[in-house]
Amino acid sequence: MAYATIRDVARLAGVSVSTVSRALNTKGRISEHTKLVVEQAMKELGYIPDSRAQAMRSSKTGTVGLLVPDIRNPYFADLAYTIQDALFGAGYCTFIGTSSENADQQDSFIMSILSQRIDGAILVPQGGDSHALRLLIGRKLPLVFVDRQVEGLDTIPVVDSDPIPGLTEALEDIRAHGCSKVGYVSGPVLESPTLQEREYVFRELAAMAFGEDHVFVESTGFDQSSCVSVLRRMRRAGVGAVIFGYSPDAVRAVSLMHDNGIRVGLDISIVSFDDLEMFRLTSPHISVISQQVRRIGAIGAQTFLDMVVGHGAAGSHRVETTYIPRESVGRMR
Amino acid sequence: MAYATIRDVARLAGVSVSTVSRALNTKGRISEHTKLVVEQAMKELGYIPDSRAQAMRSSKTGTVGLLVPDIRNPYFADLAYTIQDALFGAGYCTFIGTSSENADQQDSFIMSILSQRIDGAILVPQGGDSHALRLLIGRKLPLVFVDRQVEGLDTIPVVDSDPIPGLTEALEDIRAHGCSKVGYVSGPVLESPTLQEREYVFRELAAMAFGEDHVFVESTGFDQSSCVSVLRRMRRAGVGAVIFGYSPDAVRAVSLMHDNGIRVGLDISIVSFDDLEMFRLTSPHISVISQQVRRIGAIGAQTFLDMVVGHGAAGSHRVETTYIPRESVGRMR
DNA sequence: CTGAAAGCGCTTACAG
DNA sequence: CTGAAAGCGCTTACAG
Repeated sequence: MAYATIRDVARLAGVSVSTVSRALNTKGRISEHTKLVVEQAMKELGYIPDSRAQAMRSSKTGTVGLLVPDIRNPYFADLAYTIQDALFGAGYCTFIGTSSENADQQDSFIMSILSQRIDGAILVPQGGDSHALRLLIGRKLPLVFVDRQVEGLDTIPVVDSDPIPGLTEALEDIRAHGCSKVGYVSGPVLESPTLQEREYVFRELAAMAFGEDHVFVESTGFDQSSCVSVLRRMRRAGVGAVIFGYSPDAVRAVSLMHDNGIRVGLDISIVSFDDLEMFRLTSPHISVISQQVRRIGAIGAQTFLDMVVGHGAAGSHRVETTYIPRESVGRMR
Repeated sequence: MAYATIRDVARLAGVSVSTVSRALNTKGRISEHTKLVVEQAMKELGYIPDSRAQAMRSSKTGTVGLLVPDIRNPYFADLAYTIQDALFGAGYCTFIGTSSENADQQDSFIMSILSQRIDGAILVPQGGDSHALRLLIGRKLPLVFVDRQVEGLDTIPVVDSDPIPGLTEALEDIRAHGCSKVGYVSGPVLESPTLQEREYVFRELAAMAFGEDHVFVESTGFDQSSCVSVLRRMRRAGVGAVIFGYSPDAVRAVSLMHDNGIRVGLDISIVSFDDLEMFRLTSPHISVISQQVRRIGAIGAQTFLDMVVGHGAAGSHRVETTYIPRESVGRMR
């Protein structure tokens, strides 16, 4: 079944194509009466304007691309939802894509939205610089990085979180519970400058509070199995509390500890980044360093909208992390 | 910065526009040499074909719309991921949209993809019949419903799960643990025929196994607060085990029980639909009725692809639910 | 207030 | 193997 075209509408309404177009866009002079006639004809034909044709002429597509690494990660799901919602409110249609923590798939998404001639993009960038990224930037479209930044691409505004406040408070809480050695599991740092920064900040802060010899850091990569051995090693070294920089690691660790009879909050204290719902389901509930993902999303969307109006000028923004103490940080036996 | 057009490429390569087009699509006769020359010109200009223009001429957009109620629900996140992945493998670009469990927003998404002239859609439909849905169906595009169906729209293939096997096994497990009265919390049934069916099947099965007088059913809607009072009432009635038809309810309930000192698996047994990661994080772990969401997603995508080739002909498919027993079902004190 | 014409960036027969 | 021309469905000046 073929779509009705503007021509069909014009014919049925007994007017010219231009008149139909004017009725469609309620702009230009048009009489009330003809407008009504045209709208009637549209209804009768079930006319749906071809937005591709519209966009091609008017060079405004009303769509923006949004890329997240993995929609199954609740943090990114929340982020995507918030952004889509905010942009929808501003009249934009958001296309969500997934990079699977993979630079190639990111690039393929970028090429796809570029060839779609979208009005702009919001990205959680993957890894470092890339060809497609350069192309996107060269386009000078409104572009915002969220959650992560890319080294060397300093002209793009980035909205992310400042790890210092949350980490500071978490370390204080741990210390207040009588713990003298603290560990940090940093996740796949190679993929993400954000994770690198967190680790760096942790090292600085923890060394100041606990002394360099009492600070242990390990990264896990994407390998599930390594998690157990890392924790085992830390406990053997006398570490009483572990902070997870990457929440999927914490999820895995909590599950493993349960299965291995290690009691959270009693045998070891746990803090994780990201205020995920599931951390309120465990017993004990897990203390978290919240990135305030809703705020990041809202500010990210707003920054994007500012760029649309301001033609490119917009600044970066850091949202403070906050610490939410719960029972997973306890006094060791 | 304006995009380079096919004209620009033709000029630089010293050939005609048609020749560039042929090089682009590697179809029609074209000499190796000129093809190389053209490709060189494309590279030099950073040419990215306008897929809107391409689609308008060739009436194949290579994109499909995917609508889920709420991407923050891990079940739908998983579903969306699986589908997007499968379609990507088949050369399709998937646009994910969110209906927020809201028929209006669903309709607005449908209108948007329709005006985008996408090749087809996969929907987790919202509520009942609607104008936009009719329009979409009238288009005779490949269309698949996933997870839910719409009453009266029986021509559309639907891929969902069969609640019987999982519920049967769950009830057996509960019975084997010496429980004599069983409850069911059915979630926002009004929004979803799937939830209605689950409730219905539960009633039948439970009445057979426990006797009609020992079966208690309540629905919660989207209201958080009602959850507590529902559980309280059921416990007072002597209910030893509760099955949740809608996993977000179970998540809330587990969290509330924890806060109110009700011990899962000891004071009350719990089973929830959907094999979510978080149900393996709680202690005790929650027994679940899995819908095998990955399979649903894979089959949904495959059904869609079949429709693309077969021009409309494709059947519905039910995936069996399976029961995964864990410690949340225990012997009551 | 309304219509005829040009053109957005492509693809597709049709000639050559 | 290659090019000139028509046309996909719209919008936008330009006349009237």
